[in-house]
Amino acid sequence: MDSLVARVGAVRAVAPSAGAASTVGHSPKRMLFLDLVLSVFRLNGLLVAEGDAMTEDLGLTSARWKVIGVVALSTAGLTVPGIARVLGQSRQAVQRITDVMAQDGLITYEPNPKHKRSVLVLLTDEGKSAYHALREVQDPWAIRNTEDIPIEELETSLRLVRRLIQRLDK
Amino acid sequence: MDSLVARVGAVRAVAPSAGAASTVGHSPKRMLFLDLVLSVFRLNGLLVAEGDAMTEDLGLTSARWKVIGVVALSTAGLTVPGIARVLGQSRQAVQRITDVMAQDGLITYEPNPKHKRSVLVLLTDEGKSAYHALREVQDPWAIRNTEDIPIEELETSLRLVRRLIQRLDK
DNA sequence: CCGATGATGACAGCATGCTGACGCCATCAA
DNA sequence: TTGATGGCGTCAGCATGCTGTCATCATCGG
Repeated sequence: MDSLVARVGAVRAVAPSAGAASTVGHSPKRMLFLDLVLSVFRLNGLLVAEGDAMTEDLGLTSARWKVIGVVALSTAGLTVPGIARVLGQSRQAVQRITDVMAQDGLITYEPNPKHKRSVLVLLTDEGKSAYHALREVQDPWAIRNTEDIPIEELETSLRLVRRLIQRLDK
Repeated sequence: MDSLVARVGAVRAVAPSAGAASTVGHSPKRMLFLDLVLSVFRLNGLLVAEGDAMTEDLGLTSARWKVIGVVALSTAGLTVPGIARVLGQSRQAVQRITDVMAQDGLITYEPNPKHKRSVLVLLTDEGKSAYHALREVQDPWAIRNTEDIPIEELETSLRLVRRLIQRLDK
């Protein structure tokens, strides 16, 4: 109903001309999977945009609340490469974000008793209140988007996504 | 087992110190949904990386095979903003990619009988062979990643993802 | 004790996405 | 016919991700 083929068709109705899509050679399962992959791309973009819009009043961005969320879940702080490992991003990308967030007073770098060079990232009071403000918009949003979705579907989808992650990550 | 909380815990085992994660106040459904969102972020990054690695021999990148895939599914070409609408991206971003792809000989711009200024994007012979080469690595990859997954799970997950897309897109 | 290995910080370069702004052109309604 | 509206190309600026490279520091095995 909203597959890639359907979307091309929909656009084609607006745009110049028409024609049959060549989907020959695709088994149903392959089409399902490829459609799921493209839908994940699409959903990812929409989620980032939604998250940015939802938190721009808080002075946050998608990259920032990802970091804040991870740091908030740890009680004793995480190293920058540690955050990167949790998020599955490069440590350089995280380092750049945290450097700016430290300048903005959302986080602080504290000495790491376990490692001389790699400091710990902790939330400042401002960072904690940002996290709480984040929760205050994020939780109702999560409720809004799941109230009409059976919990079984959420579990099935999450399990599938995790299985794919596990497979691709190694 | 691979939730955000679990990942933080796993890293914490390697990193400095430990502590209980504060997940108080989250209903199971909310946690499921937020975990799904974070997992989608993660999966998106892995899929892009996987796609890049899979197609780098073909001189493609994730941004390019997205465009090629969309154009290949249309028989009479699409306009640049049309491609952008299908992919859910800005027309400027697509324009930049197509300009380089045109320089590289993968696509051509053809006059659009329906619109004087907005030309049509078509695959060149080189672009078509790139698409076929793409299919030759993409199809086995899709099979590999779905052979042990029930088709019902794929359908359920795709339906959920599409529902979220539809909700966020309006 | 010392050298190999690995993790980290810092910097550079690059790819890709977004928004904003400007001007051109097509379309439609008054 | 004419003015408003909207789609489109184009340029600029910016945010965010990646990889590569080099020096530094921690850790571990010989």
